[in-house]
Amino acid sequence: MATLKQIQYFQTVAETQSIRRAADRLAIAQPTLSTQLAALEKSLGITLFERTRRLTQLTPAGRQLLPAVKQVIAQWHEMRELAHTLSDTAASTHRLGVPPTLGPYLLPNIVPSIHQQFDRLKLYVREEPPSQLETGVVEGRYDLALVPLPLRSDNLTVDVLFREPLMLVAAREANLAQNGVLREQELAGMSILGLDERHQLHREVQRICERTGAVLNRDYEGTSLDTLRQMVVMGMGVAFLPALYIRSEIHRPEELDVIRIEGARLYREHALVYRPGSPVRRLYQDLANLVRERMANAFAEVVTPIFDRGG
Amino acid sequence: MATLKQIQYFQTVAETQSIRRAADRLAIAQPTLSTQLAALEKSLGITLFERTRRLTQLTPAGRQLLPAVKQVIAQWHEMRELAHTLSDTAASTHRLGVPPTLGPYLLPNIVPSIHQQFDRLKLYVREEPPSQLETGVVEGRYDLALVPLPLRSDNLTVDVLFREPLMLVAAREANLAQNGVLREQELAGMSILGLDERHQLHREVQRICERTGAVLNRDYEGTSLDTLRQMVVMGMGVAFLPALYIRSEIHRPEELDVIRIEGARLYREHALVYRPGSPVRRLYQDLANLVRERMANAFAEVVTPIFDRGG
DNA sequence: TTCTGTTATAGTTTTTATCTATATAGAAGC
DNA sequence: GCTTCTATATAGATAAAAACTATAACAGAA
Repeated sequence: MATLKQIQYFQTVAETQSIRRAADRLAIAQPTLSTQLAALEKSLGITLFERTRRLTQLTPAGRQLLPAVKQVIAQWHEMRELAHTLSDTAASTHRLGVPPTLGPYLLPNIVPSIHQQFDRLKLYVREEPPSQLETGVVEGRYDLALVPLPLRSDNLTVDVLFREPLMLVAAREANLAQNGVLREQELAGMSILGLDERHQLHREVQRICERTGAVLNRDYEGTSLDTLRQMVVMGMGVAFLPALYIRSEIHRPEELDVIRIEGARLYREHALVYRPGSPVRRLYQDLANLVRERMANAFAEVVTPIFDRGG
Repeated sequence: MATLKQIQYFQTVAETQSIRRAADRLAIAQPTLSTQLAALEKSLGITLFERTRRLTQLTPAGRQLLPAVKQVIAQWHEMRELAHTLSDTAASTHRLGVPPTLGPYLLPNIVPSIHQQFDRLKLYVREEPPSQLETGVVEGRYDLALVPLPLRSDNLTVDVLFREPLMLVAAREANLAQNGVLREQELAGMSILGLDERHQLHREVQRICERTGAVLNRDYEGTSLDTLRQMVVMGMGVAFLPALYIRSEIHRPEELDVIRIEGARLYREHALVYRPGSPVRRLYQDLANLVRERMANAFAEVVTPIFDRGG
């Protein structure tokens, strides 16, 4: 079938102009080389060499085939070199899925740390709703994903990363809380703005409302955290916004009050998920730890890293 | 060592996303494929696939290696295609050496016929003095050559092609011969212009002079047939020129007389030579026959093809 | 649980690549 | 003209590896 070995033999004989010397250079016996050359010639249907006593040189056809043979060998070497580079598992490009309500506000803070620790690792990042991220990982469209808990599927490895508080945000003029704190009971009856129902955050806020007696206003729903913030600024109501979003995007405190709700378990939890069978799960565990540490070091007052519950 | 087979297996598994289906498509047993994949992964130092019960899909590293693997296979197919084309021996480029006193005047007449009969054969033509052509063929710089007889080396196959008369050429004013014919005896004492001694024709003319009593003028020697002709036109003397040159280059009969010498064996013989071990010697014999036939058909009045004495 | 489908492992057979020894045949030297 | 040297080819044996069959292991679905 014309093997790689055979065409390497071909090249060496062409270079040395001698089966004897080529066999020496290849560290094989001369009859082996003769046999393999004959086999190659037969499988290609070409006489490649003109064998004389003094030397063995290319026929016209062999001479013209040589460049193509060199190409094959060159490509093969290139492939092996690439394989060598990739043999460091952290040297590949991994497809990471992130939800739109987290990715833009988290990744800028952690990607530099990742590149610092894994300098040859590359991330291919895409945003999608969490439910699609989950199926995306299961089906192999992603290698790993950041998703909010709880998960729907149970066949993914889950590395819980951190807990992110949801803060109540109100227009400054509403003057809801003097010291930036409200008690849970004071939420009852309050009209809350939320995202549209395709976002996971919609359901999280819905649950909070049910528990606290607040009313989720479904007349106007935001399509992104930014529009939701604008709605609050314009005095259309109050809203729950994730702490990382607030830290990242709310720079003018004169516009908005950020209020902590006392006593209420108002937060969402994020995890890194991947297929349990992934051969590089160790790398993903390392990445999860890196994120937790980064959160502990630089965002302790914003989020709570969770080191205990590994998936 | 990572064989071609293995990387083909790799590609097929990547495409089918299943070892089972890939084995079917490759018409091999599934365990064979599993084993070969494992061997490839080991030799590359990479885990290429993530095996789950439902499917077998690429790891990030495997995904990035795939294009390089496809390149290798593509190059290999290209090589095999080229080999298939070249398996017709007449589809290669053959290096043909010709002497400067024959090539330019013979080749334009025969190359079209060659391409007509062997439509995929290509010739790479170079001009050199006959002695260098001979060693060039022996040493493999040429595949075949046109050379004048006799040969120096005795380890080449010689296909004699044709006999080419040498004609005496004189300025019209010299008025040497009324009817274009002279007898051999009339050459005695005549001063003959020749080429410089690096040309084979120099020695041929020298021998003729010795036999006929003519005198080879060594004060002025031409460096090519064209300069020799010019010297004759300018009245510097007479010269022997090959019949094919005359037919090809002498268009103005008012300038020069072309004179046949009666009774003298004034000719040179040309042969096609190649190494006896050449695997395509049959093709070269066919080429020799083609030249003889072409000479017989279209140049019978100029040269005499020689069919009998094959090398 | 049981069944089904997929991959991995074990053991065997077949194939093929390689080796050693020797034949063959030009080229060089006596 | 014979011998010697050197290069390649052939024969036969051995070792390596690629293939097969049978079966185990294991997850997901029924």
